[in-house]
Amino acid sequence: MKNLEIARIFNNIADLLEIKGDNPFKIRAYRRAALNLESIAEDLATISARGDLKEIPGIGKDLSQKIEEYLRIGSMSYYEELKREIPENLLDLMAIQGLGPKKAKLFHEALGITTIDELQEMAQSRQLQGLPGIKEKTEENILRGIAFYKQGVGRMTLGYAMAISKRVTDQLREIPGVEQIDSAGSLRRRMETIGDVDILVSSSSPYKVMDTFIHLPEVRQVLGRGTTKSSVLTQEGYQMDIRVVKQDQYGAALAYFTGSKAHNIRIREMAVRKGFKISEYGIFDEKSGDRIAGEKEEDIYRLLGIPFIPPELREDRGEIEAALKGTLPDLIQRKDIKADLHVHSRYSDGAHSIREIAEKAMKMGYEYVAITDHSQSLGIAGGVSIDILIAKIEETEKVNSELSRIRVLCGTEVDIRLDGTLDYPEDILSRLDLVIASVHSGFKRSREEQTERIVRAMRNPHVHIIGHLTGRLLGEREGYEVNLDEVLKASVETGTTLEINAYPQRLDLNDIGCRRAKELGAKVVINTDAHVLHQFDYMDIGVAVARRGWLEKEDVLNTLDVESFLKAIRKK
DNA sequence: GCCGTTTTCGGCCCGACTGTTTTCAGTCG
Repeated sequence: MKNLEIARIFNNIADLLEIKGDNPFKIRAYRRAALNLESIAEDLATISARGDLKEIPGIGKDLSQKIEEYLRIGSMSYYEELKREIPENLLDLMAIQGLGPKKAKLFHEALGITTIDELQEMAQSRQLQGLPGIKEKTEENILRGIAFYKQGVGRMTLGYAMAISKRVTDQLREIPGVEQIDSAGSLRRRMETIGDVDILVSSSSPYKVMDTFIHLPEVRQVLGRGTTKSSVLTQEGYQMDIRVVKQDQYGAALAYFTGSKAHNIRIREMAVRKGFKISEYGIFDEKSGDRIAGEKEEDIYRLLGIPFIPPELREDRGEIEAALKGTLPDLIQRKDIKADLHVHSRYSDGAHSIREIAEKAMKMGYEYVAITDHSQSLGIAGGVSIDILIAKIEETEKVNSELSRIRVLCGTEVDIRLDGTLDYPEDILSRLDLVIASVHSGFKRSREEQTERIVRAMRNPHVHIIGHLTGRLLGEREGYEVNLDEVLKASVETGTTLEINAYPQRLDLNDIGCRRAKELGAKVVINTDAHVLHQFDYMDIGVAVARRGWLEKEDVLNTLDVESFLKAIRKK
């Protein structure tokens, strides 16, 4: 699967063209193409074999030929040529805040710099000063940018960003004069990882908001402070920005700061064609310059004559076309969820008893909950032996007889062995209400072997759900490679459901996988994989992934009542 | 380099901030 490789090459080409000072619209074309390739779950080789590359938005005659060339011979001659002209290392320099293509080119041509270390040396010995347009301040900024870059704080998980933004907005909401407050940016779009937390506020007393913000206990360092915009670092070293606007600009500002950039560009292009101009200050009549609207975000979509587009869809991945055609999905909501089906108890590595979990599930408003502990071989996570599993079945029956408002399903998260067989015998699996099968070992297998292994597990008549399909842990390890389309086809064929694991580091299936599942007619469930009670709240994050994957209530089986659910997962 | 219910050629989003400038380039979101 070369999709991401090709996307990366297109992005690199765009960077190289920027350094060359090439046509900005051509550069944008490469970036847009890269962005679109990243969101395609189907193998480009398959699409190419079908002759459909040009159906991909942003891919025309030239780019489709370049993709075909890369698929055929594993390299792209245009890219190789560009790299001969401009050292590839220069692209690293552009990762420094405040250093773009022009300065990268200048430093390379004037001083022969190609690496960040060389640049740091030159800046420290004051050798950048004197170059055209470079004086002391710029040199200092570059050194600061390098220090920040080398500090190397990665991206936050969505779960962390949601939690800290809630704590912060809850505190700021209490300030007199604060009218509205929302998180914006990639957090509002619910991307799986977040670079910095953006918070938007409308208030009649911006000074007070800023003052409170920079003195919050979550703040370690103030990076910048103004009357309408401030930036801080959190205790963990992540950046958090706040912007305060007037109430009548709030909607336009929220749309602007939510993005994505690609979505905003498309929206503004549409606006221009209709004689409007949209900025973060409002919507204006292009001729008269009069302000038409801007207080509500809905105004923008209404004036363009399309339905409101939920933030999770705003990636320019076809949502604008769908809005125009009236085919936007009616996205699943948190309140549609009737159960959490992947929870660990004290029987394996969880912290609570079956009774405690059942009571928590009731508090969550669920109708049922499945307790799915690890299987016997997974010693490290307290895998449950067969004898103990039978005791667990009996305890579950007892809890069910005591509690009337919740149904506890006795399940397992059974390990898929290297050969695709399972870690419990069939007669034991058949006694359980719910069987999730997951891979916890052998991550180095080839894509083909891994796919075959998982598909074999799916063919087992007792397996209802495949847990966290790729095994990735965000910020820690890549998932193993697996042929998603093969798995999804097996899902439809065997009636085995795939899980969206809402554990913040997993989010696996991801948004793109969900969307592909829907396209191929595969159903999913959303589970938290909770090990302690507060982790039941991860359900919000799982629902967010589903929404980014365009899923509707009908696509997600744990929106069903318990009897319909059990019927839906039963295999023929 | 892409794209078209105004166009197959001539368009292609909008504004702020910073630092370096005598009117603007570069960078960012």
